[in-house]
Amino acid sequence: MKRKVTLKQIAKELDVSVSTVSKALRNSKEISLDTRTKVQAFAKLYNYRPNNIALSLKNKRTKTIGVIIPEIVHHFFSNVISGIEKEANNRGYNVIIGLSNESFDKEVINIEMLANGSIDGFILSVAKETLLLQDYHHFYETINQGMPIVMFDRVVNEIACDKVVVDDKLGSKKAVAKLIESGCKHIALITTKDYVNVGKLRTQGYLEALEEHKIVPKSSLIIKVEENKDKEVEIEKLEREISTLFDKEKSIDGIFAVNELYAITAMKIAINKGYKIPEDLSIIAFTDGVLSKHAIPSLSTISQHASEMGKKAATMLIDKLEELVDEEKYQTEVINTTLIERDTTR
Amino acid sequence: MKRKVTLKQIAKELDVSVSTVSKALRNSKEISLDTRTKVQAFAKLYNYRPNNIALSLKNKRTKTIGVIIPEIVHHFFSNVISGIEKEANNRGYNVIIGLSNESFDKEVINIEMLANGSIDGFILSVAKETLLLQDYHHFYETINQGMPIVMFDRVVNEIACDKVVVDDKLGSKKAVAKLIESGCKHIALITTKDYVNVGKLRTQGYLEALEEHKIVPKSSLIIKVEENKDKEVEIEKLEREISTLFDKEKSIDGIFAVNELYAITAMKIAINKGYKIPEDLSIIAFTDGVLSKHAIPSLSTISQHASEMGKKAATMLIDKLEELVDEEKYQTEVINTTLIERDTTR
DNA sequence: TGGTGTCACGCAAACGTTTTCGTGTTGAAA
DNA sequence: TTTCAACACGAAAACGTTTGCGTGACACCA
Repeated sequence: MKRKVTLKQIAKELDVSVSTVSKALRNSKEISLDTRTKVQAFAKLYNYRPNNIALSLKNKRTKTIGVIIPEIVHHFFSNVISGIEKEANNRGYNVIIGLSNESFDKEVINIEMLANGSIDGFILSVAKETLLLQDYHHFYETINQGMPIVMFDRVVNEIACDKVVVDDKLGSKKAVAKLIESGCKHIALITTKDYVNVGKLRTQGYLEALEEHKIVPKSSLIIKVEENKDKEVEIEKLEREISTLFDKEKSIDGIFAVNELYAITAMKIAINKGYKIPEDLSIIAFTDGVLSKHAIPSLSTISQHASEMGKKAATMLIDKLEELVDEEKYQTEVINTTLIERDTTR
Repeated sequence: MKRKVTLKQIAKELDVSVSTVSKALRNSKEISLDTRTKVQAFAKLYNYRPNNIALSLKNKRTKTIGVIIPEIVHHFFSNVISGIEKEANNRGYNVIIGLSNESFDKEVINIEMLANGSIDGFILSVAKETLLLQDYHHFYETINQGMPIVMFDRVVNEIACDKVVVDDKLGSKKAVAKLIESGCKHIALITTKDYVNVGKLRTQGYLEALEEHKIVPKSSLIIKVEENKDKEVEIEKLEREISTLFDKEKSIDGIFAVNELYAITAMKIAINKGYKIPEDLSIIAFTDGVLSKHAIPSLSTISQHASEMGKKAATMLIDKLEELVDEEKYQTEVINTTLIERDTTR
């Protein structure tokens, strides 16, 4: 098995110096045309490729960006990655992935592993546990060491770095407004506890939409789900809550859920209870994914344009890395949302 | 903004040599306890971390594995990644991702980008276009350069490397047998054209199961879907085909589809046409994902244990990298499948 | 012949490590 | 006083590149 061929080997074989080979390959006119063609032919024959690691060491840049996300088995995040990857590859960068699994420790470990020279900058979405703990030392450290960070979706406002976020409040408002305008009077909200930032913002959007349409919110129409590591038990608990909600509040004619899964869960129960959708009950979910698209009936959603978010984040990071943009100036890009009307709305 | 601190800087600051610092940090007893503690304290204070790139160059290994998959916005692949990542991280490896988007060219480019020193080995699933073109030079080249490859799911048999595959035929057989045993007599198959290897194998499983139960296959019950870059048009076309299938073949009482999406599509049409599921019609899909789990009714599936596949692939690769296993010996690991019975089967 | 230029190439440093092999300074034994 | 070991440290090479600079050879001109 032949190993990778290096400049040194070519040099030895052709009885010239390493520098000559290097220059010849880069077509420097310092080297005679003769030697150049000879070296190039040899290099081609042996399929020479410069060693990236050596280049990285020399250039002090790896042309690699690190992405840390809470989970990858998730339509939103994998779409973001897809967007990042596309933009990065176009601009000659690689993407290296770390998963935090929503754990603070894993987030720290991942960042430390990558920050030591493996990558040029980070794109990340903060783990829930980190948000809960509010311990951001690892972010500060990396930034202090001169490594740029772009946060997306789940960001920490107090940290000075570029950010790409969704306008959660406005998106929710759009959804609820749509429900109201299509005739819903009693709209339930299925959201998360307030410490999850996006949950909070989406709840606000819901409330504002009601207010603007002069509808008085009723707390009995709001379910705040306690998140659980084990999705199964989380959903089971939610099912019970929704079921009792339907039983108690007969007048419900609209549901806005902060994610697909909650919406699908609600829909399943509603169908079981004999609701006709969308005639008796309209449903809209935040976050557009496969689930919504292929549900029966297919679910109307607020799309967050995940891939676009990824692309934007990559653009911002690479612009900063290539100094196309002021190093000290941080931007927050807001990606707008779109209402996708499918079969659960009128 | 302070940059990363290096051995050289510490050495200068403490007025010792670089080698002393290096040894002190590794607690070599060649260095006096005095200097050791001094250096270590200083290093800690300045948060010294050895530069990975320099280490990689020196050690000729990056402790990074490259993963190339056709797409990431896909439950199966993201699950595999998740499995890979878990195992890799446990063993101190990073994971770097490349997406081929099913394109031969992108696959080649990605492999070339990563093969030049950035990673120690590959885990990959071959792009459809590559399988169609049957051009495998990039795989041969990387292997020739001494870089191990583990292929998973979509493998090329003729290439000598480790492989992790699903027993597609057996899995399908299980599914179809289940349908037959629960009383189905006229089972339709929705599969892909034969050049997609997994489609072919799953079709074989279907046929074998019928044969073993003395049922004569009818070609009119088989739909072979032509894949299309644009999933929308692929599915639309499929919908028409399924619709006419139902119209022509009134006796259908079971459906086996080679993936979730085909199954869901069929179910949607069946429900529209008034079939009761599972009473009138049972459905099983190959590939277990969110779609099946949360469909209404939830879909019975054959699970491929994607995460386990990823884990296994990572184990095999790292074992080879760390020479825990004979370099020249290639294995093919078969991950078995499980029938997950949900609400579309009796 | 001496001076000047150009050509074609090699040397060496640099990136940040680790590690082998010295080497100067002790202190003690002979 | 000599010899030797132990000790504590430094120099340098190596990993694979790129690049500024030095230099020998040759040609040309005066």
